Amino acid sequence: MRPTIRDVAKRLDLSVTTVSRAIDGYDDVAESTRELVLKTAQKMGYVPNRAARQLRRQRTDTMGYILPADSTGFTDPFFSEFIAGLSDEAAVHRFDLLISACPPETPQEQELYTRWVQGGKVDGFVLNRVRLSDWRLGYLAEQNVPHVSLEHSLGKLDFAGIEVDSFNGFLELMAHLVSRGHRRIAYIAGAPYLKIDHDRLGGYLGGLKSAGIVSDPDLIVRSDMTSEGGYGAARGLLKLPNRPTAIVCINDSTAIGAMHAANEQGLAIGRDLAIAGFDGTRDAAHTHPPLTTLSMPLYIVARQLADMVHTMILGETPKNKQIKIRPELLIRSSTDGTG
Amino acid sequence: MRPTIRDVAKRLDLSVTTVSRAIDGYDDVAESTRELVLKTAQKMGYVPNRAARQLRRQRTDTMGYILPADSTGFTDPFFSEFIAGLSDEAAVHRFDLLISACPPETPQEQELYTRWVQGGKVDGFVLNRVRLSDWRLGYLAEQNVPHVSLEHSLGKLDFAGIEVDSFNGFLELMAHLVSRGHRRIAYIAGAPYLKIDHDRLGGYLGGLKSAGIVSDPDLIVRSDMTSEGGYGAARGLLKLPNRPTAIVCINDSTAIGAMHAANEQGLAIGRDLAIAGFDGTRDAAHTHPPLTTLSMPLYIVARQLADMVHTMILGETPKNKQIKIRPELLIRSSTDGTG
DNA sequence: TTGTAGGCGTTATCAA
DNA sequence: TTGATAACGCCTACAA
Repeated sequence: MRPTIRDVAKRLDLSVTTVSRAIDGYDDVAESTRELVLKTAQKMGYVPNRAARQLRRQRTDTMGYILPADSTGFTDPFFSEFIAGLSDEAAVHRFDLLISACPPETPQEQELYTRWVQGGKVDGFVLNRVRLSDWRLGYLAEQNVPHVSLEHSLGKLDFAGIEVDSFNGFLELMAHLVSRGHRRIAYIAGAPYLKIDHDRLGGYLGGLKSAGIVSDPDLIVRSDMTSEGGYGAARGLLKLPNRPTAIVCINDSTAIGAMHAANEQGLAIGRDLAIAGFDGTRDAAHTHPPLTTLSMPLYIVARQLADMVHTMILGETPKNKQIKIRPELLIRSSTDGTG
Repeated sequence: MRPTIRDVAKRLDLSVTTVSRAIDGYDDVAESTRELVLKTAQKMGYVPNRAARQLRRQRTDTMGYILPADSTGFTDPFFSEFIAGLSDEAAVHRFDLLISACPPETPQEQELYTRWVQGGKVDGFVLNRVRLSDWRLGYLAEQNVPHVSLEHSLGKLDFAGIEVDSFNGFLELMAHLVSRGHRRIAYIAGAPYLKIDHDRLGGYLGGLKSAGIVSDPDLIVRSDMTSEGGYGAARGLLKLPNRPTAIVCINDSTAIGAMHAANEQGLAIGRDLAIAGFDGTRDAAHTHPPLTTLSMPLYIVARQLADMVHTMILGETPKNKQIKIRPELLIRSSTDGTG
């Protein structure tokens, strides 16, 4: 049996109180006592039992993140980089990160959140892929559970989190394509209920409008934000009698799938067909040719989010509750004719 | 405050015992009572508090996996697919998966394992990237913590887990390359303390020997199993005055990096230079050209591991404690001249 | 500066 | 079939 605080106390002929306070760093413990306690605890291999501490403190020192996709989503570099950031920042605060994956807008999703919240599994949540109307935001607010999100629902004014200015980013990307002479530009979208889809589609349409191009419904297709989805969607687009000369994608994974489809058709990406993504994942730099994308510092964003939720868990208010960042347009050869 | 079991009991004028037993599915509760309890609990939004349950049961219903890499390792598809499998199988048993990342063979790694074990954060562990001599295996065994591993240390006979026959896999791959006329075959290895490195290097050398080729130390380089590492290592190899005509890599990520380097040099992969990997990650099928690799069913392997450790956590013995699988050689165009 | 004691929410033992 | 009660290991008023 692992040693408990009692064992340590008994060994030193001290009370459990003193041991507890010595370990937690209270200053009403004699320095000599503290040293002794710490050394003995170390020697005995004592580590406070988490369950007991949680029960007593009503805190778990754990933050939760539920990946809004089925488990294959783990392979998407977007989520990987996001999780890496969360994990690192959690570790800084000696928090653990509890992770699961669950398809969005399903009963299982509700059950999972409920179980973690009601069962006190985590102290707070980080969310992303926020929906235009997102029950999670309402539920967590109502349950008084600290949470931050990447993106936020429409009309929700008091959210805490980070928002990426997808709309203006896409506007800039569209201007770039138009300036390269493209008129038939397709868009591979995601699920229509997603906030980012709404914004990016808006930017796409806005970009067409600014250029005086009438949008063609055939050139807007929906997919699932995976590379497989992007592959399928692009195949469809490239079969069109009057195929697009450029494809903008809701994210990098979709774009990578689209590149695959274009390669397959023998099209020279960047010359015969321009392709662009969004996110600036590491993979996007290693494609062949490198992918033009709207880059955001995903890893850092994730760290910031984890830091924010940690602050909120401690009952404090983060300095900046709402951060808006502008993605950076990285023009690479996938849209830049030299091929 | 969330309702406790007491609230439910009070509401129904029952004892907490009965409520507890009704919910846990004991059969010494009247069917009518159980139904009533279940319905009321549901209505009140009662979910058992995990910390209390853990404290009492001395179990967390959580399995742990510490990714043996710094957090950027999250982006490696190997780990992603592995985590996906663990996560799914854990969910089947209503277990949670606690994840962190930590560079191998560091003090932090020891601290992290210790914290999770001693603090009772998890009931068991899944390990991979096992070292030839691995303190984790010794520590967990000594602490009596259920654990399973992908690969196992040299000479450890009583391990539970799955082992991939890297040695024979590589032998087969080498025979394939030799049959295609390759004589100068390079190997990009990983860290020498890894079990898989030991086995795959063995297979590589064995393959050379069978073909009567004297191994050239210049053609064996070490890297870190990432695509960046593979890229750098391959650049080195391709600068050699007498460069290799084939490169086998310890894993797919390394191979993908190597492909990048070859592309950069304008080499036609599959014709001018053969490249092969190991793992059979999904990405390996989507490279350009598709990558020859030794494939193992990583997702399924991960699920099996999670299932095994779950069984062990329940105090039972898995049917097959030690499973050995043979990777399948998938010959694709990266080693198959047609280009 | 240190010690005593009660309780966090469950489950398990034992008795009714 | 149900109920009273004692832990699980820790933290924290409050007392000394």
